[in-house]
Order: sequence, then C-alpha cells, then structure tokens
Amino acid sequence: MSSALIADLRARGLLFQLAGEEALPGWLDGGMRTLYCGFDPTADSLHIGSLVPLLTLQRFQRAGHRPIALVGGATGLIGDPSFKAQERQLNTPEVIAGWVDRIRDQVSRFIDFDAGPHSALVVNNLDWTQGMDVLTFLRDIGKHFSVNAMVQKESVRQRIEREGAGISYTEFSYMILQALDFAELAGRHDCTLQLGGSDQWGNITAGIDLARRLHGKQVFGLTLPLITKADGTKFGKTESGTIWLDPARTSPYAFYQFWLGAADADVYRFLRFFTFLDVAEIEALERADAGRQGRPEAQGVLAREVTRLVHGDEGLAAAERITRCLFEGDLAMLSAEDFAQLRLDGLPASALDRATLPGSLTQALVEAGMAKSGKQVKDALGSGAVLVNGQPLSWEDNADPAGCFAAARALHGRFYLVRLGKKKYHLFEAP
RNA sequence: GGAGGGGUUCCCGAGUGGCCAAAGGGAUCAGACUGUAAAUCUGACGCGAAAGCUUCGGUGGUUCGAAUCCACCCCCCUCCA
Repeated sequence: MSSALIADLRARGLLFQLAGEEALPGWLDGGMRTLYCGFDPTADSLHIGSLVPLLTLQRFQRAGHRPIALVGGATGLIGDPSFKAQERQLNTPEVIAGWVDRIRDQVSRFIDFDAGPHSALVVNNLDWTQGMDVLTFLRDIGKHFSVNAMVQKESVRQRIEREGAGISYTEFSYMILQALDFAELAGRHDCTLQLGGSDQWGNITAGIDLARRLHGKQVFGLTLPLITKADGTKFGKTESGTIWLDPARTSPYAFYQFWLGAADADVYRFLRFFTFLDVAEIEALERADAGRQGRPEAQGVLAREVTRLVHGDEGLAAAERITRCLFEGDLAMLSAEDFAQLRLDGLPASALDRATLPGSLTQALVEAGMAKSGKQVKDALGSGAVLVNGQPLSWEDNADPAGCFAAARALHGRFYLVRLGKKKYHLFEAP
C-alpha cells in the first residue's frame, strides 16, 4: 500500500528525520493508518511555509491513509519556543480563537473530508486541554517528563544556554502540550504518526514517548525539511513581505508571480516539494530545460501547479490573465473591460481623483502602496523606472502629478497603469 | 534581595562628549547585464520634492554641544542568596 509512499517522499527530498524508521514502512503497508500534523494560529492565515506539511498530509491521504489536521487553539495560546531566538508576545484568547476559525477553514481545503474510511478530520487541541486542571496536568502528565531531558532538546537549547536569551516556564511547557496532543490523538483516533517541520523533532519525539507511557502504544514521527533557497536568503519572503495562503493577504496574482520568480537553482526542488507531479516528470522537465536555450519552463509549471493547488482554477486563470497583460501584451491592446477585469483579478488598484492629487508623484505612489518611501520613487524616477501607460517619467515630472495623470494620457479615458521597476504595477482609475 | 552585564536605525553589530542620520555585514529597493532567473557591477537604504525635521529603552539633568556623562525608572541576561 505505501512503502511506495515513503520511497516517493524520499525521492522528493521530503524526508528529513524518521522516528521508527525500521518499522514505519511496514506499518504503513499494513493497512490504513491515521496521521496528524498541527498548525498553530500565529496569524489569521497560514503562509507558504505550511504548504509542505499540508501537501504531505494530502500525499498520505492519496496513498490511502487518514489525515488529521490539528489546529492549535491551545498551543497557540502558549507559543512554540522551538528554535525561536526570543520569547514571544502572547495574544489574547479572543484573538487566537478568531485565528483558529480562519486556520481551520484554510487547512480544510487541502484534505478530503469525503473519502470514505480515510476521510480527513480537523481537531482543536483546546478541546482536551481547556478542561484540564493544573493538578491533573502536573500529576498525570508532567510526571512523565524529565526536565533533565527537556533542557537537552536542541530546540530550546539556545534559549537556555545563549547569553541574552532566556525562556519562560510558559514556553518551556509547550512541548508537553504538544506531546499531550499526540498521546491524546493516539488514544482517541488511533493516530500513529505525526508530521512536522524539522523544527518539530523535539516536540514530536516528546509525544512519541508520552504515547508509549500513557497508552503503551508505538507511534511514529516524520519531519520535513526546512525549505531553503540556494542563495541563502529566507524562503517565502519578498519585498512586500510574507507570502500568505489567504487570497485577501496575497492575491493569486502575487502568489503566482512569487513562484514564477523562483531561481533555477531552486525550482526543480520546489517542484518536488510543492506539487504532485511525478518525480520522473520533474526530472524529465529538468533535462528538457537544460537543453533549451534561454528561459526554462520549470518556473511556469511550478507557478501554475501551486497556484492551482492553493487558489483553484479560477485563481490561476486570474493570475495568468494579469501576467499575460502586463508582461507579454501591449497595453494599447487592452479594452476597458480588460482593465476592469485586471482589477477584479487582484491587480493592485486604486481610485484616482484628479482634483485632489497630492503635491508630488512620490507622495501619490507611496499612498498607493507602490513604494515604502518617496526616496524609492525618487530613485526610480531618476533611472527612468517609472512608467505611466508605458511612457517613462522623469524627475521633473515629480512636482506635476496632474500632468502625469493628465486626461490625455489615460487609456479609455480613465485608466493609468503605473509601473515602478520591472515588476510592480498599480492601476489607477479616474472616475 | 545582592553582584555583574546589556537594551543602537528591518536584522546582526560598531560607536563611549563635537568630524554621527550614526562604521561594517545581511536583507530590501532601483539601474546595467539577462530569461520577470542566478552571479556580478552601480546607486539608494529614518522622514521629506526641498528647506528642513525626528532617531540610539523611557523621563529628567549637566554641557555651547550627548547615542556617548549624571539621576531616576522600565525591560532582558548571568551568577549569588
């Protein structure tokens, strides 16, 4: 049934560590198994860092197993210290509860709830922790943990040993809560495998120990690699910040563009991590690209596949429509309807009132969110990197926003597509 | 409670009375080169179109002048009790 799954995960580079390596493939082959991965609410949306575990849950489900997505309504109240340099600020229970709802909906889109016996579940660890009193926790759970062992965990070591850091008892207790989750799910749902990022190893093994002590059960753990970029910069961030899964935070267009911009040195690895394409297919694509002149096709495939997974066919269509218009088409070819569609598709846009324009172009573009400061716009103007409907502006135009947005310059009498640099676009629409 | 160390611009990290809007590195932005890639090179990088304005945990003070000195307060770390 699925030692093939393990082989596939390995071929994709998705296996970082395995707890119970000898027994796990056989265990998975022996029947439908239940596995889980936790997602803590640290914001009202997950970001692409959570995509790898989400898709891995789906890979297991496709292989005939039953996935549980756990939303950390309880653990989110505490904060995971694993490999975090500093103690984190606590959010109020109300805020966390709101985030839990959002995250629950989000994770639900990545697993199938209508798959017969291996239909997915979503659970919230608040359900079995909020009713537990302190003494029960300390006597029944805490007694199974050795502080000596806990302080040895790599994940909290720097917080304990490093000068200038430190860790509160609250955060230190986090791993006990997560261990309790695993033990609880092992008891409730016969869950025998936990997935997580490589930073979760310490928490996962703590859970494995607790499940054995509490239920006498052997359970397994699997960690996924940290996604890195070849150039050493952090994966998942761009100039405009984190890439979120929520379309209201990161539009499908921006999302698509993010993947399209993947470096050659990363893209084939990303295809293995973030898509369901066969490893053989990806290898074939890599070979084909190597023999091709100029631009490889891999980035396009990656952007298409991942955008479809996260935003569906419609989101993908919108993203591709915008991309075609901005990077491949001729602006003059666009109809008024096309412009309206671009706005609907999620191209950054705002209304423009010619009567109340600010005193300078820098201010206008900063207000529209195209740049963080006027200096950046100034710099771009100086190098001819600001274009209105395809016409470059110069530094002299800065004091004359009315001229820049003159009616004569508008397309279809009201649209101004402003480009700053190579990739930043903003659509202004006059009434 | 006691002793010591520390809080600098997004991050790391120099700076101990004027030459400091504050070294250096990273990240980021723009340009050149390209393939909406990487590497490399160039410029920018507190805010402001500019004049100028506001920063170095907080509040006061000393001084012609303070990130730098003093007082008090807040927060963090280490060791001791």
